Amino acid sequence: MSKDTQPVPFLATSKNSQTHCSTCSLSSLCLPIALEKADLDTLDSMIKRGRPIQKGELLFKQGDAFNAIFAIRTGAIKTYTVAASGEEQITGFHLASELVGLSGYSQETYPLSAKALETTTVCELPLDQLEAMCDEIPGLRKQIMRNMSGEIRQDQQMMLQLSKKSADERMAYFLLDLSSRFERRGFSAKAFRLAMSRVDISNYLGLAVETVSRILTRFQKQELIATQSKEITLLNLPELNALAGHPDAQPTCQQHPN
Amino acid sequence: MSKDTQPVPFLATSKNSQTHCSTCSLSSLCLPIALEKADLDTLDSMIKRGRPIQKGELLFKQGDAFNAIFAIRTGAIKTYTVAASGEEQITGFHLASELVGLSGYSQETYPLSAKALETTTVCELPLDQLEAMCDEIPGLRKQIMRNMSGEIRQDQQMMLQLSKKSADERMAYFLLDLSSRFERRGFSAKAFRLAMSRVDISNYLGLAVETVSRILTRFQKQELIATQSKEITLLNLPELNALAGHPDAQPTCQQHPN
DNA sequence: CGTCTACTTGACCACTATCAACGCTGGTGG
DNA sequence: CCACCAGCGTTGATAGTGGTCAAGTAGACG
Repeated sequence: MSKDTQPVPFLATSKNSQTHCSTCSLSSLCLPIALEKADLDTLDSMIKRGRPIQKGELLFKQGDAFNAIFAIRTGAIKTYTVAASGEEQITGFHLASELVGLSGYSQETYPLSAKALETTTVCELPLDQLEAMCDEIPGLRKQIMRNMSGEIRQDQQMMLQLSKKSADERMAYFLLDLSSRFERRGFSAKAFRLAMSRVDISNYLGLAVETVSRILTRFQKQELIATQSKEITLLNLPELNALAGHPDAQPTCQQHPN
Repeated sequence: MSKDTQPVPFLATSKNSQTHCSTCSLSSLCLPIALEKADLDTLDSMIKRGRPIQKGELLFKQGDAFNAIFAIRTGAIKTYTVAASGEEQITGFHLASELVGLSGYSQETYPLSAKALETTTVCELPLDQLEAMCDEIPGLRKQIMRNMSGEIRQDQQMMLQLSKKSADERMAYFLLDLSSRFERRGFSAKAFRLAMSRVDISNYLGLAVETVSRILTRFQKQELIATQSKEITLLNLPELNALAGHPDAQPTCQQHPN
């Protein structure tokens, strides 16, 4: 309780010189539109950059008044819905440069909660100011709509995964999805750290924790991956792609020759 | 083949006097915003109302150039994505007054296909004109964004269903979802016709056809529903709600007393 | 050093997919 | 008029994937 209210140093903002959109290395990812310098400054002035959010803290809660969307600067966020029965369903993991909260647009309140998986810094875009700005910058609203429809596409991809794929396929898909997202941000596609717990992964993929654990160990035995707690290395991308059902990536033989 | 190209009478448009937004009984559902009479006329003039789409015909196909969104006037549509592996996943069933094609916004092409489940009439909203009109009518774009974010919410609900619920629960959820949507349109919430086949239902719910069939017959034995091929009647809404995980609707005892 | 949580591993079994056969219905052609 | 067929739906038998339960291990932290 008290640790929520204790003052927190502006860690990221002080260490990080990217406190302006114009200098932010993520700007090409978060809202990749060609903005005039003046527009960029307007956008910039509107953004609230609060203190970092600690692991486990909520960015917003299902039912909260919808009054801002967020762009993640550093860290990672999970979003999840809570059913009437109390079950939680993680609907997505969000990495740096991604927008969170767009689904709030349909109503006055957020239809899901967002929780930090690790210490996270965000750019808060207050809704009223964003609205006003959208009226001035023609491309901006369209860009936001693109983001929304991109999220629809992604969710529908996930529906396919959940309803048609085996546990192995889902796992491979999950790892490769993360991989490509890290790569897009300039990180290694083959080695990264899982910000989320096994429980989170299992929840997201619609599996039991035990199943996730078993699959990861089996993948290791098959030399598809290597893990050391949360650090993960993808050793055999073609095979993983084949598992995930990507026929374009040439699957090597089931038994790779030595 | 040839039946696709043969001339089709303008069935619905000729029989149906609602050829204008201002007289359309669905207008309050499809884009429920307060529009000036003049704006309504502008919107109206932009809409292309083509010939009815026959059962099995495509409204648009995954990969087609994204150049319009559609509002369903009469009939029903299923939308589905095709994975690289060829598997199809039905992502939604769309009834009269609902918008289809919004997920195209994120790119130049539709990320899914839309097929008529029965003879269907639609209002086509060409994208370029819609865009132009959005710049003039402030509320319109917001309304479309609401629709999009509503679809996100819906898809995320579906993710929860697919990953956390048993076959019975999914079935109950599906029936109740349809029920409430019919009710919203002024039809009976208790008796309606399933426009989709059992195969479609099973695909949508991530189940085998046999499972769907078995559950429906069991629901009948339990006197939860009555079916006659595609006609369906919900006999015990409280119990169905309980099954679907709606704790608010009082579940009667598991065995209802005689 | 003890406690807590996260993760792993094993044994068992339930849910639901799969395979197979059959019934029903509507359309087609003899 | 009836035989035939195709598509859709139902029902039964069987088996497999992945969930559940239970116990144990490993890290993190006070």
